[in-house]
Amino acid sequence: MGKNLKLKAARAALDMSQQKLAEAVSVSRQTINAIENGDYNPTVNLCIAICKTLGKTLDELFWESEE
Amino acid sequence: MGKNLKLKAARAALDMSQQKLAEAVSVSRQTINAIENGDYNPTVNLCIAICKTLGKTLDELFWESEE
DNA sequence: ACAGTTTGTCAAGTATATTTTACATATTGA
DNA sequence: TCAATATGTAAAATATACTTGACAAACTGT
Repeated sequence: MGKNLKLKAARAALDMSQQKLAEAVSVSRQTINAIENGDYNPTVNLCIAICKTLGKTLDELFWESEE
Repeated sequence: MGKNLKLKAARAALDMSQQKLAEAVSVSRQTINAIENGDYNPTVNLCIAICKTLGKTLDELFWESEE
């Protein structure tokens, strides 16, 4: 499925660990890790929560990144 | 969870039935119906497929529409 | 008034997103 | 050199997205 490097970059730009992002959106660290590594296909509500936490939109982080 | 009226409107603008949209993105009609009625929370890959079929982006159809 | 299509919904099953626990490795700072 | 933090990964369990089949109500065109 391809890694989500845009997500990884947006998180890094805020100096935020996978752990912290996971806590901020109330999922496990493994879930964030799996999304970044393209291991699966998150729900749109989780994507929205991630975007809001990182100050980005769906199009910026999740458009053209999956298949 | 609130209805997704933007999706319903985008589909109507193309004069496309729930059935046809479902076939185009390879899910059941009930799944499209449930998404429009806010009965659940689709995966982002399904959202992307719907957007591409309807000529819209994620931000246009799924941003600020869920919670 | 009737046939065909569209939509809403429900119940039972299957596929998969997500959790929990756990372990290994790499990196950073004291 | 050591402790702490960050990341990658795996297996078993749970929650929920999605399917299939089915029925009813609303709308459309004839």
